[in-house]
Amino acid sequence: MNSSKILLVDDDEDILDLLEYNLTKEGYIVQTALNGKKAIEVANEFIPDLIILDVMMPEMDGIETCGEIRKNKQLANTIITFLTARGEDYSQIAGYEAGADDYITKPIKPKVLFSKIKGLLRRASIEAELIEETASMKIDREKYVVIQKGTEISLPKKEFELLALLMSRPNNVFTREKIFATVWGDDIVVGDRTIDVHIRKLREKIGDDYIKTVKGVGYKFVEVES
Amino acid sequence: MNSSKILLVDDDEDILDLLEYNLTKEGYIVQTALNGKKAIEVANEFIPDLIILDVMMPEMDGIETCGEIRKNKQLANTIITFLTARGEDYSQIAGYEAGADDYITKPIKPKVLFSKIKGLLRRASIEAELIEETASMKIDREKYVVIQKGTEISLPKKEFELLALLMSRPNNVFTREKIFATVWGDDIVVGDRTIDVHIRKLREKIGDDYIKTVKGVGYKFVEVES
DNA sequence: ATAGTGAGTTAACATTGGGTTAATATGAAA
DNA sequence: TTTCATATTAACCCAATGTTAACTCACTAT
Repeated sequence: MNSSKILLVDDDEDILDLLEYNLTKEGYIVQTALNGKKAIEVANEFIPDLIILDVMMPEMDGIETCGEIRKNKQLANTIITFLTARGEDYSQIAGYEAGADDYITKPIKPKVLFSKIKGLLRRASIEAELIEETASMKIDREKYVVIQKGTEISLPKKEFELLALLMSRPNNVFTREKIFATVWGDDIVVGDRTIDVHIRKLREKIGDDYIKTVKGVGYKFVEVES
Repeated sequence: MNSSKILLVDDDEDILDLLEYNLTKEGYIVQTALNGKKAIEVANEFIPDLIILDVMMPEMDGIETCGEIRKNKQLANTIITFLTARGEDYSQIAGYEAGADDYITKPIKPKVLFSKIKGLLRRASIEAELIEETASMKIDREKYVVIQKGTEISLPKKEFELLALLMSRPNNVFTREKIFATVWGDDIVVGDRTIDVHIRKLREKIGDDYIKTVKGVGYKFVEVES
């Protein structure tokens, strides 16, 4: 049952129809939007797994739309790919910056598109895999301890969850918002410094080098070699 | 060698392929089935240690299939876990009733799946022979006493069961929910402090050091050395 | 029956340490 | 420099847990 949800965004209705028809036939749940504004609305409601976004659109272009979409936390795991005319290579750079995962060049060859979509969706589900073990550190949920180079370190709940989150994707930066959302929960509100203090305590216990601050963005876990 | 046998059942061939590939790579012996009927046939022949069963399938759904499978005595020790789309929470209840041991939500995160599988299989083999003895403590179900460094300590039922549970997996944290569920039973409801009081009495009798509290999480049994 | 006994539970209050905040320092970027 | 984000420290708060004693209930001995 591969009922992944796909949102198509393009100002050319013919292309929308063509793609919608073919993708629906393939078993996907498809919604469409004719412009960036509409796309954002639909995306927030539909929560698609994949968004195919034309770069060249009047009013709000794909890049900008992409940026807007990325602001919605619910869409954090959504894959965004750009549709771009062959040759417009600049879009790659700008697109990746805006948070795109891939791009597809026009003219569209359905076969290529389908395999690309399939690949993207699969990769997404694999990439979502949680890592709870790196070379020198391992988290053990059953025992509720962290094992660092053989020695067990027991951590209080929040510190434990925080470390687990950061470790889940080494080298990935987690924004403060993301951290709050997963460790504390979307609803409850705590001061801004709270997170720093927990980072502090963690660093105290596991060593400063493991958690790196990315100013203005967030924190990341890095494997320290030695 | 962890050559446990796993049967995968899902009507989506892509998922089957993905999982089969990965699980085989992990060293498991894998068989697959595309529908419930086929699953039952294969299960009776293959006698897997673990069956992963999609809830949503045409014709015979996962719940029904599970029920059928449970009828085969040879498969009494087989663990069955359901695959369910996130949000279909009802499946938990219905699933457990049908004899499922666990459930996994889609989208599937391979790492999570693997650790879950590992955990389930290990637990299954552990549960077959529960640890009821550590270096300095041994529980004797016949006499209903605990022998601590040679001296017998007799405990009332609840305290005994509580200690037995904690000892069954030294260093493992047991949540209050888990403790209630196994020592008291899922249905009956008792106040929150009850458990503390029993812990207290236990500590009084066997010494404070054996039971450690992990605030916000639960309790664990630790072997004290000296 | 009556009283005694002990397990299990609850109620009331005490304590603790995890979590938070406030206040201040530091340091990087503009 | 000035500014803004993060670091650091210590003090504070409170929910989770600890503790004690009383209460209920089943069972037993008198």
